[in-house]
Amino acid sequence: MNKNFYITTPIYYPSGKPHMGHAYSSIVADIFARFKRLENYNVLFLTGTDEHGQKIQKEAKKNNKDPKIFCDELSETFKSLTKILNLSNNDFIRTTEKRHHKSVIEIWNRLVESGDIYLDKYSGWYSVSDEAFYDEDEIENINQKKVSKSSGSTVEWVEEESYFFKLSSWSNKLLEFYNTNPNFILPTSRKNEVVKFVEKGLKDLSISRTSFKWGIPVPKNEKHVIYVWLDALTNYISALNFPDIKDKKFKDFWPADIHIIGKDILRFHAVFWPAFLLAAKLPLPKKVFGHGWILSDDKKMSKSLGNILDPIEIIDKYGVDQLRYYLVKEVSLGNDGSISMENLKNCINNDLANNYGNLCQRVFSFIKKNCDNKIPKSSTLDNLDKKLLDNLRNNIPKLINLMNKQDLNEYIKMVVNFSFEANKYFNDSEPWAIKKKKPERMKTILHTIVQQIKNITILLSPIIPNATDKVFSIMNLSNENITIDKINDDNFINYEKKLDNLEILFNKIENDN
RNA sequence: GGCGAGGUAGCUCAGUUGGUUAGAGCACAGGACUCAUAAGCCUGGGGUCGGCGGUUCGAAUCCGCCCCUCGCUACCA
Repeated sequence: MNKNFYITTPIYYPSGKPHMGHAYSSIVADIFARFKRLENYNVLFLTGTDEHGQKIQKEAKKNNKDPKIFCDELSETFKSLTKILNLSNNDFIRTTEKRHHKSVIEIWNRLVESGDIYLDKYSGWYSVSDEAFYDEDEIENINQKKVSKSSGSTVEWVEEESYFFKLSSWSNKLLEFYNTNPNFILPTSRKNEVVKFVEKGLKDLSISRTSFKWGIPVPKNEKHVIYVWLDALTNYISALNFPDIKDKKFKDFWPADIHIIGKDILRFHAVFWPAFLLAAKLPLPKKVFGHGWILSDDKKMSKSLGNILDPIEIIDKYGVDQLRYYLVKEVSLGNDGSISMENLKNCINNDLANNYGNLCQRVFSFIKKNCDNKIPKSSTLDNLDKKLLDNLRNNIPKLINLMNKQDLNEYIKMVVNFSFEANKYFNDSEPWAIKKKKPERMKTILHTIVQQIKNITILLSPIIPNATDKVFSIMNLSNENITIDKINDDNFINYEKKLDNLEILFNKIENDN
């Protein structure tokens, strides 16, 4: 059985500062990556930045900087985001790196060789101010001038020499692939959109530009640079040392198990990318998951609405686990989801502080006061105890399955429910009432609840790694050894050493801000 | 316009092939307890399941029409 797992985020275009959408893609991917590690997989988790293009070139010029140096700075802010979000990525790729350059050139050459690239003219109505091309039906005549219907800016007819990729010839192959790989595009609703789009027939794709220089030059025709998608998407194999397909990395990790992306770039990943790969005679990734957008109070975040929620500000104020947990608990993966400070506060207080955090607190402090601060070992579990533990253990296959089909919300729901159950168990068992009369029973209860805390903590570790690391460390467990298997292992607990100092895991958010 | 998804408690949503008094979390109200971050536990109120009509012994669930919301409809990423 193949125990390698390759997961990616999009590479981010660093023309602006990181926003909630970047954070969300990255957090989701990180959770799946961490869960796969719990399952003992050898995981490669890649993220990075997409640094070429006209926008960057212009910005660099405006700032009077060499584009590469300019990109070094921009990329750094995204690299620092991986730390801020506590991502477990093992690589960070930049499209301005040599390894990527090599890889893109090889892809280009392969497409030339297969006859999928030809030179022609790209023409259309172009608006300089919008930096966009418009279709005939998107423009209108006003005062004998052609203007864009949407922006009102004037457009002019431009023709530019460009290389094209014969995307049109791959429609059937793509449809066949979608058909034989029904889980390639998820969620299914998005798959239907893509299939309908491809069924309408595909146009060839312009894959080079002569209007700017900041990019990878086309081999043997350096007037052109290779344009965005062919450049950007290739990052996923550049990081595996493509074109060296005999390299261990490439052999171990290609095809990718899953590309996590936002719905706005689904087409590029579900249509262009597989077409490029088919033409280049490379295997296609196994899955592309297009998640929804994060809305703020039901609206798209925008400067003019003044409703931007900045991930870094939220993390500074409330903490990274808090943001991670909230995003994946409240937003249904695959659908757009609305977030608000009010809900964030409720979510942190209820689930993290009162439920899981306080569960750890009440149990560990009870042990400190009544058991010389050592976790009691007991083998005389009664039915109530076994029921608590078994309910979680029996659900492990289901939980694994949920994660493997990216049903993150259902997974969290189940895990939180275990935490509810554990609180109820502790309440109902009332160890404080029997500590004098039945000390053995009290020990059994504590033994049981600590097992359960350990198990819940393992399951939560992909989502809130900072907090769960603290819990493991209070229990004198090294978080490097944590795997799903340990859920079934009572002896994984350290019964000898005294519990380390416990601290509040999640502070409650007060109303007054 | 075309194709697609959806309208279920104040909010976010679950509701399997139609079957008894429609569920969960949050929010709200009351109760007993005290190990704990005034946390946890128990109980409760609240819904004409978008509207109208039909099929059926029986429909949130199937069919028809209507109203509303949202997504996709290619080269900024």
